[in-house]
Amino acid sequence: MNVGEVAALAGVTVRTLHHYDRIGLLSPSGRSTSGYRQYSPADLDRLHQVLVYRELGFPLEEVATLIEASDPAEHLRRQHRLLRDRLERTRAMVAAVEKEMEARAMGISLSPEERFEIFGEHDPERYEAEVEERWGDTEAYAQSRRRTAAYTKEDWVRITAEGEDLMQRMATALRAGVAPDTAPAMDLAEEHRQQIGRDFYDCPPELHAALGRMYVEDERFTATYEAVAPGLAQWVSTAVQANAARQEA
Amino acid sequence: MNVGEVAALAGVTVRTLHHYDRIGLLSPSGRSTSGYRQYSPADLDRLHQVLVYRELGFPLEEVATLIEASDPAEHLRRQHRLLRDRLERTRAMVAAVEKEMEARAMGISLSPEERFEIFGEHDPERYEAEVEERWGDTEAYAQSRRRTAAYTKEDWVRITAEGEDLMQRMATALRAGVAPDTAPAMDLAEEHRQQIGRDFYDCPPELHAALGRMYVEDERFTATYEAVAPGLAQWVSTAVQANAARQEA
DNA sequence: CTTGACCCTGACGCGGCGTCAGGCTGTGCA
DNA sequence: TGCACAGCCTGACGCCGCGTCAGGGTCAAG
Repeated sequence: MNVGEVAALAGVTVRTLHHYDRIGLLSPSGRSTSGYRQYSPADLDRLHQVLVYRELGFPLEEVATLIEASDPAEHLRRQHRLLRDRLERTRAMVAAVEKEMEARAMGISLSPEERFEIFGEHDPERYEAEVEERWGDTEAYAQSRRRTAAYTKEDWVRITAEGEDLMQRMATALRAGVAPDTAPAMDLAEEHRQQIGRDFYDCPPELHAALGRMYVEDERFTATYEAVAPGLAQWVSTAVQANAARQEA
Repeated sequence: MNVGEVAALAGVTVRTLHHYDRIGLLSPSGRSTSGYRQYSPADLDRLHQVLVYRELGFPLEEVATLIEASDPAEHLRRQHRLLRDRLERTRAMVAAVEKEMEARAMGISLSPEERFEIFGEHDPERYEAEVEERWGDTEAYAQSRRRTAAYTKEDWVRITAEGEDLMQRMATALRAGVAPDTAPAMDLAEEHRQQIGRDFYDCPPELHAALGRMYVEDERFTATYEAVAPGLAQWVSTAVQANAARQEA
């Protein structure tokens, strides 16, 4: 097939196909003697993948690695997951608009916080892409999404308060000179693990240890802990890993 | 509020707010003596509108005219409509992926046309914006709203009874093996078109054809028809489009 | 009075194409 | 057989919506 036909079929412009060729995202498998691009069925398959991932907000470069790195079944699973995430998010936005309509009908008006709730802390366009990269396929992630979807505002207040409280007690222990690989520190870590299990997802020691490592590797987490007390990220990380080792034994 | 606070609340970057100020999309209503941007609650309202329309794929320039040109109630209605369109589109994509999964599981593979169906002829990113342009403030929609607003309970009883009756006759035709692109089927379709014209809004063949397409694309409509008789949605859709072609000739 | 977080205004860059320009190719029909 | 006209090619420039420095003021806490 020639570019024009492919473009018409897929609902993109010729220029787009040129672009994908140029950047090596999708190069037609052949050329006619006169230099016309010739697309094979396999090329169409690939184009289809590209378009799905593109619509989901992935930058083209990343689309390339995604496509290169996994088999068809994996694509379908991933796309399914991402699409359902988007579905949920859109549902939430619809609900938000309906809530506001109702509020207006009753003459009350929502606070800015309530209105931005749906946007808060997410980059909406790149949202799916970023989450996907970090957490991908884990069951824990799916579970967390399922559970948190049902949480009310009060649930969130309670949960964040509990988290805050535990973090403060950890900071106190750190300042008191408690070593992170001793029993009291490990107890706090264990409490942390159980909190996660209650509020978000099943968190066996092994997973918890991985989380602990992340606390020092991912600067966003590091920043959160360091903001409470200097050295806390490292302290918590060590305590969590020590506790995981203890639990497994 | 200062930029940083607004940015954090709304989940955007400070740079974005600078940008919106520069292009006049959202200029803070005041400045401190030292030149700091000061955002008022009204500014937050506006920002919220901007973000919703942006997420729906409108270019910023158009967002400005949209916001300028309509009152809050209208925004809510429009956003609601656009979001539900997106919801449906996402549902369709989920369904498409599921269809492909099933096909794979059964060892068959879909044709390129089937796979691109969902993309066909739409620029996915700008989809909502496009729909809005096409259908959004159409006369048909406005007319329907005006007319139905005046209907009494008895009007509704009559109208739904008429609709029911026609649907049943269509189902009968379907079960009798009448092909949807033959004259009897087209006559029923034409009756349908005239019913719409009487009860809701002027419905020239072209618009009716678009409606027909929707009967198979929009699962809410599909479900309504399929509940009466399996295959009816597709049958009606085809009949309506065939009739439209006949009328135009 | 300093320090560190926060704010300002340029200015440049980038991703993902849209949109010419200038020229070759392929084909229906006169 | 020639030509008109659609379709393809390769540059090259432009635009939108910001991200990301750079260079420099501001404000609150200690």
